[in-house]
Amino acid sequence: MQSAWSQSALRGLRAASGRTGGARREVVEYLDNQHCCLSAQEIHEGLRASGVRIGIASVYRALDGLAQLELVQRVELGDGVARFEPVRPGGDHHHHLVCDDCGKVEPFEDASLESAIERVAVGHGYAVAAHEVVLRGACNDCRS
Amino acid sequence: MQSAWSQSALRGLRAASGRTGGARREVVEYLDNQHCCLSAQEIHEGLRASGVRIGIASVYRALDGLAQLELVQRVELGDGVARFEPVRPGGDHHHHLVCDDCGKVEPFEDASLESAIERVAVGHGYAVAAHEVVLRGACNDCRS
DNA sequence: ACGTACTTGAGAACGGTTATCATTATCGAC
DNA sequence: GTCGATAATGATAACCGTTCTCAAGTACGT
Repeated sequence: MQSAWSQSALRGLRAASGRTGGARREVVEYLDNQHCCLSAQEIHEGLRASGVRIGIASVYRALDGLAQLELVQRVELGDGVARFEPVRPGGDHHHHLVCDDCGKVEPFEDASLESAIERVAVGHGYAVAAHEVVLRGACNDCRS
Repeated sequence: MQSAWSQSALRGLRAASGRTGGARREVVEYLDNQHCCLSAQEIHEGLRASGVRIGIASVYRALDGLAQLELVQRVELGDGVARFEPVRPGGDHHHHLVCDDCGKVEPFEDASLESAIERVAVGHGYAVAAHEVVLRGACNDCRS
């Protein structure tokens, strides 16, 4: 079974060069089974653990291509590593809560936050292509 | 003349160890004259250009200490380098618009965005210590 | 099946950040 | 003010995520 997202992802990557390789297919398939952000190295390790022989450079290349097609969102949570997550058309658009103590990452969505952002973008004459909101603090479990 | 911010910054750093060095004083003073975010290397170069002999490690150490005291905010704009800006009590609390084309960084503030964030934090049981909003796209000049 | 050109994977290179360590400077005690 | 303990400093090495390089492999049009 192949989701609509992975189909358009593979189609998009192919359109860019007219060719398809196994590495990109593996990355797309792996991302499709995730619901939140992953680092490039997590993807690499996850694939290797499943017996897929793939180089880290190919993971980055695939993520680069997908990011340019706006099929994945690049997310930076403040620890210096880039994370990536699929952008599904009409799917949940969310941001992240990060716990400084336990490192837990939790997605959230909020309509009024989105409209506030939209208003700011328009007010400043920006054509905003992407936006990111990160809240950092102590989660319900860690605040004592 | 010494601002309230730099006074509390120097006091906070001294309290942590009981001692004060020249390097930290230089970094605090330099930051105090800035209104938006700067990378560690920009601070380093700026100080060296003024004839201050300081090591890059000391810049990072000072910024680390100030960040722990929550006197500077660490900001990541998505290009893989950490930036820092002073947090002045009662001063303007702002976020950033980044132009993907020309690289310009522009601050903005929006009250309804802040209250939306506050609402999300409370709703998820988080004690949010810091938050960051980055809007990326084409600025008024670059969109053609 | 063949040739071309893109993709791939291993490892080198790169750049920002952090750790190490000998030296310097600060501050309290006297 | 001097002395001594100890923290701060600066140069440099180490680290780690990311990007680059290049030879080898592979997909696609013919």
